[in-house]
Amino acid sequence: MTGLINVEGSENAACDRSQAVSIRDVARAAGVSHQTVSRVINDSPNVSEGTREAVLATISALGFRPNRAARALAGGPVQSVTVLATNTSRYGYAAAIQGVEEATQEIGFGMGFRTLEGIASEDMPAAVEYAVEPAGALIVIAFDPAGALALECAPSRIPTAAMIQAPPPGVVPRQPAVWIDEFAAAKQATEYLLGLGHRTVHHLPIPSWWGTTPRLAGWNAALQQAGLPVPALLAGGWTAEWGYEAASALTRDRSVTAVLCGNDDIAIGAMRAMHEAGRAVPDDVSIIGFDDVPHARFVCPALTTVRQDFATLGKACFAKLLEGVSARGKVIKRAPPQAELIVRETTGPPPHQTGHRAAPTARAHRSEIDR
Amino acid sequence: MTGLINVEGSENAACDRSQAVSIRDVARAAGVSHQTVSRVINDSPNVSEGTREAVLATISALGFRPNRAARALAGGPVQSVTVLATNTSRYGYAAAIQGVEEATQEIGFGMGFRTLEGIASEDMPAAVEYAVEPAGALIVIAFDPAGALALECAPSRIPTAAMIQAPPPGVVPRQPAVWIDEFAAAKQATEYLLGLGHRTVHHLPIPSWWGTTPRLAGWNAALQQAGLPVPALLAGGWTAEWGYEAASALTRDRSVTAVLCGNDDIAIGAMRAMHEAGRAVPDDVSIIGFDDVPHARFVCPALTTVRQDFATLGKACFAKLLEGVSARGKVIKRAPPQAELIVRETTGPPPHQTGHRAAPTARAHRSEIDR
DNA sequence: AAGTCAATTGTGACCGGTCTCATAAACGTC
DNA sequence: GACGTTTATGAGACCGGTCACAATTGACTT
Repeated sequence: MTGLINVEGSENAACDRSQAVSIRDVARAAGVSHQTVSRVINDSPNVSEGTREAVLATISALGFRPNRAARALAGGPVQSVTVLATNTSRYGYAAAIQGVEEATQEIGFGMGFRTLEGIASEDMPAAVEYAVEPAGALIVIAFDPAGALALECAPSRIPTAAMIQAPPPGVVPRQPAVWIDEFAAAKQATEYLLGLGHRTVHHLPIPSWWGTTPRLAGWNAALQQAGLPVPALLAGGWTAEWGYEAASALTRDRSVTAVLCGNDDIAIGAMRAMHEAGRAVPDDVSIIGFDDVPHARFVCPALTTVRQDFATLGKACFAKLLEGVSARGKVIKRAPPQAELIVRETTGPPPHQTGHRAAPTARAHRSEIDR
Repeated sequence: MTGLINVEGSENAACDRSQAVSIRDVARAAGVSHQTVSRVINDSPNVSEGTREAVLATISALGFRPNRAARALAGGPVQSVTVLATNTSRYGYAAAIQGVEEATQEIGFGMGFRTLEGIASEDMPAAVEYAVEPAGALIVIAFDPAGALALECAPSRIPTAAMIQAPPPGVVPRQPAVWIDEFAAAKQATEYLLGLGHRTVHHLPIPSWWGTTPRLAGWNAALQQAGLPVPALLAGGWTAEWGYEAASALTRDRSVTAVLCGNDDIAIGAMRAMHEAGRAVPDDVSIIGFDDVPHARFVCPALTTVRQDFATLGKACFAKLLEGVSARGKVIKRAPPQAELIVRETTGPPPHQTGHRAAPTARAHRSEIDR
């Protein structure tokens, strides 16, 4: 089928790579020394008002832009961040990256990006080292084991901040880090299901490397607090495919009437598995996801889930990074966001139960009337 | 609720920013001149085998890593790419970014990233200029108007390549570019629906700025070839929300029995709209998406869609960029991927039609028996 | 044996910023 | 009015690579 060929694009133009205007050009035009120009662009206090204005005028007249490479080389202030993550296309990662990007853009930082996929543990230190620009800073998205390892490998030379899964109480991360406290939200989601009358709640976790995740811990806590036994767990995964397979194993067990999923992809896979097994959602089994991906409210039935604001988390992480760095200019502090239960259509009372129990105990959750 | 506070991370360590080993350190240790070391790391042909090996040995013994900033400053070969895109979290973009990243990693390029969101048209040239590192190259994801504008603004000084929507026949893009030829796939998808017996096929497009998109054109061509009138079009959107709203307008029209959507998010929104309007998919109306996002096969009913391999497209784009750049080392050529119809569960014959027409004419499509 | 040429290696300037330190001017203070 | 102190400015080295060019070496001509 020859309809599928691509015409070549035009050839690359000359790409003359001509020189932009430098600090010395500005100095000459303004009648000052190059050092004075340097002082102006770095907001050094010891420049007279008149000189500063003159230089600033010349800078904008000539369209001068400081050369980031030269600045890094000369030992100037940190001007760029490299983001390390295992994956670009998973929603939480992508949104977090975008948050960091927006934050860097606001204060004129450069942003680099590097993927962790396929790097052997023993190569990780070198890979991390090599990923970050000289005199640059580092942000690690450490939601998963590979990210956590990369974070471990970050040399103390490099200013580093990370987005992590919430550490167990008492554990203080070695690096500056931010996280969304999902424990309370996971607990709340579990209690919500229990409040609907479910005898127990199963969990399909995302992978963990501390033996637990806040989502898992919140679920666990709610169950224990209700005096219920904690169902066995699988190893954890990220994808809809994994969720599908994990849930398929659960479909045969009629005592499974409520499943809290580690993320929305897993939830969608689980819904599929239930559907194929002839178990209706939410009539036979309730499902709750995690993240609130943009399409969560459009799937049928619309997914009840725990909303997380990863973009804001990314911004908070960048702000945290800046705290430990001698960056020029003001640091915008930003608190990490909180997780929030959004009730939609995949949750309801368990089957074979005509006499309704009391209304759900959880109260803070948000019901979706919007749209 | 005080359960939701985040403990501060530990303070940033000293971050001594100590000096790594330089080219002159290596030279001294190996008993050669710094220039010879430079030749070795750049694979210059005029170095004797013995010297090269000695230097290489010293390099790995000392753990030397060339300083990217210094190299860029000194006018060395292009070593880094900046990717410009409107969005990180939309699937096609995220996957394309990941493809570029993997390709850059393979040959040791740095990769930067910049978002286009919220940049006014008049600021675009400056923003593009500022985004790319000095002596760096540029990749623009120009699937949408903002991206296309950014591509227009790329100065010819900067080596540039782009991922674009396929240009209309005869139009040759001004910059080196790659694209997935979706025309044939869109036409095939439309013909497939027609072959199932639908009287016409409606289309919910993604935004276009050339007045058309290949997806739209393929749909158009199939309709015209079948001698059918072409239904009116809406302006186009990207999100499930837009798809939901656009499709809601269609639900009242009983002649709408098949909808080709510009992407999977739109399709999911459209499915929701149909569901709420009481129109069953695929019994009352058939729906086809575009992209094959990872969860497409897990939604209920599983989405028939046109698969696109954006990661490979990203790699192809990087390869294309390298063609026009004096990069050291070999260029891995890579052909842009093709689009492919994946038939799942959202398509079927139109309602009120007992006597089946002949089997679908489209033959190349792939039916999903996998899993 | 002297001359030519290519292959290999070394020398020093340079990229565009920053740093350190020296100098000049303005400002009290006694 | 001489002196110390602060403030404003300039001169030059330097970061770690590259580039252009010169110098050395050895093989090959003639």
